[in-house]
Amino acid sequence: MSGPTVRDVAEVAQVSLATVDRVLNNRGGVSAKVVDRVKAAVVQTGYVRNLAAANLSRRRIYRFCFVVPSGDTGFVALLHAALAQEQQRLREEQVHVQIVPTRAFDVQDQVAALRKLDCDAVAVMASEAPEINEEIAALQAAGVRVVSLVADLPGSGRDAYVGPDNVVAGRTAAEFMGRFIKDTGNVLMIAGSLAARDHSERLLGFQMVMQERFGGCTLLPAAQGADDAARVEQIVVDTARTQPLAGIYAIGAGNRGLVRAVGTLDPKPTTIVHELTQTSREALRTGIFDLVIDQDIRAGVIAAVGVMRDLTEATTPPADAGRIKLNIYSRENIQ
Amino acid sequence: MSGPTVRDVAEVAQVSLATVDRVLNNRGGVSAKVVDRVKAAVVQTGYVRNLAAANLSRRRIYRFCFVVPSGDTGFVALLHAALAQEQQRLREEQVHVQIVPTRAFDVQDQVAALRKLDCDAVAVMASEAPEINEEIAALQAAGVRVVSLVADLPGSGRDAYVGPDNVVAGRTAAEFMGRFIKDTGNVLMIAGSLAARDHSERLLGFQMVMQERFGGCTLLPAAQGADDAARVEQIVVDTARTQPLAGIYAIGAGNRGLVRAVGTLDPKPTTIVHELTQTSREALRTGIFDLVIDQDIRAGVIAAVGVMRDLTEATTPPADAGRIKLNIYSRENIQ
DNA sequence: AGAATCCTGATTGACGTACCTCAAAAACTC
DNA sequence: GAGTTTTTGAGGTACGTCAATCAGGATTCT
Repeated sequence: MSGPTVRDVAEVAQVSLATVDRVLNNRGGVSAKVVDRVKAAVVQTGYVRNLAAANLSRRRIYRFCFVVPSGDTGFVALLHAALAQEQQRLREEQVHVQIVPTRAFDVQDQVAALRKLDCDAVAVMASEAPEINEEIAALQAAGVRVVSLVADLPGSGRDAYVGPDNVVAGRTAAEFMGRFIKDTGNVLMIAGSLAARDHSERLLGFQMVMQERFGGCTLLPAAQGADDAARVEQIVVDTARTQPLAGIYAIGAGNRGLVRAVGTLDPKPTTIVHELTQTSREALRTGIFDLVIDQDIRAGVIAAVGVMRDLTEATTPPADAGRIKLNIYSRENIQ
Repeated sequence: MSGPTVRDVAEVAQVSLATVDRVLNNRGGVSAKVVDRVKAAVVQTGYVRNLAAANLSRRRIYRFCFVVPSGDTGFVALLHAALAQEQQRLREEQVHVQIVPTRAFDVQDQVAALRKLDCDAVAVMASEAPEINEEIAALQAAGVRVVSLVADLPGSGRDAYVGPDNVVAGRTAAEFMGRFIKDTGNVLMIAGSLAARDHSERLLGFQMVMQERFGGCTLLPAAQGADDAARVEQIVVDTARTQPLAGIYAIGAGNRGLVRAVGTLDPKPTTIVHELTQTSREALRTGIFDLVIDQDIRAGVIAAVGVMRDLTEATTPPADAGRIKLNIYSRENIQ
């Protein structure tokens, strides 16, 4: 009725159940000859592991931490929501997720958070700073696997990065910006902080494509809005006073301020932002924003957990496991 | 560890395991009072049956069929590939997937395929036809749950639809078409067959938005290319001979022909197509296509299996379970 | 030769649910 | 109150895998 089991494999391979188990879960301690015989028997019988039974039986509990900036609006709020939601589901797969909120841009706070951890692996979303890199190295030395989330920390020697390709994100923004504004006019770029790797990479990608393919536009010097709505609003208002704006590319958070500022401008500049939040969704609908480039947070969390599990099991995760897709939203396909 | 078990329910309800079992699987022979107490305990403890363990115990194997058009290029080829790949993985979860290829546009062949089925649930990708609707009704009468895939069959009374919102797909295409061509010029729309629900819905959505918001464009009468490269090529060449083309919206398959035809036109019309295949990916890269609206096939297959499982278990699947996201690809974010 | 190491077999107890039996208790009937 | 029926309890086995232990045999080293 149901397919072949380990018993069938054992019988065909002429070995005991214990040996089949050792081979299947490569626990070692089996001679090469017998390993081959068992593997041949697996092929011959067409055995496939029964995942339900495996999970039922497995009693290993994974302890993972997510160290991410706190915040009750925008992207980080969605991230916390997604984490809380997955937490539920993951319980049933023996994965215990602890969420450690930190203060954004506060390196000392983030270092302190990392130091207190007690878990098998950790996913970190943080800006680049030598202190953080050191702390990550210390964690790894203590046997904790480290994954950078959303923003990469290439200098830290983290085991993996889970998030979108932010250079591609910036390039994509430029592609649509150039087409929408017909390759002419001033374009304002507003990042949160250039110390945040995701922001600097997006900026890089955006500038590359604008220069390569949309030479008719003028790129204004990149502004830094600290992911703060008031600051972002001020930047837009101040810039628009001195020169007409054809386009605005908002690389980080603070979109509420952007909505306020853009709403007052006439003609309205083409506005492209990141992350589909309540604010940006609404602004898309009303026509204040023209495009939103989003990363699927839920997919990111799930991917991060998967990669962390692979890393703690010492099985190398598939090469593209950490790559999160970019979703492009216009007013017609908001979900 | 993981959630509450039947044991917890029994304890809270002050009854034995056997009684909880009788209530949960309504085997009868339990007084109304006790039934209520057990049900209350289920709610109170938040008990959810562990499907894996249940299936393990009852040795249940799901048998699902996918009835989809055959084809060795384009979307259907990717669909078959995705199915074959998932087949492997699903075996581990005791889900046996059988793939039944049919001849596209051949209603009799599709009816014959449906009639031969022996399984718990079936996912069908087909055009609208009364014969097919009848066959689906017959399947349902025989206890087989039916899901429409990619293209809906609303007249058939299918249990669920799994696929993108194709009206939204068309609307999104129009949004970008209107912006890219600066709201002026002739736009050619090429469907495969208007009997295919996905095509007619996309066309509808596209026309709606073009008329509402991009009145400067002229929509040429919709052509039907039968998803055939040669036919599509011919349509484009013929149309372009008599009038200049600002944009082309290809709703169905046959993109190889589109590439050939568009490549010869000068100025090149803005071209928006569906489904990220080898052909469209390459055309995006070389600049022949400007935008590809894609549905994630893998996600679709996974969603279909999930919905089919829910249906066979007689648990209503979540409302949005069958909705597949649309992905928008430009030359900068092809993956 | 004896000791240490390595390989393998045999066995056992979870995991959460389904399904079955047997008997005791409780609720009815007349 | 004796007999009948209905309801409930207690207990077991099975599903397929994981994980662990213990013991015996083979191999290698000294």
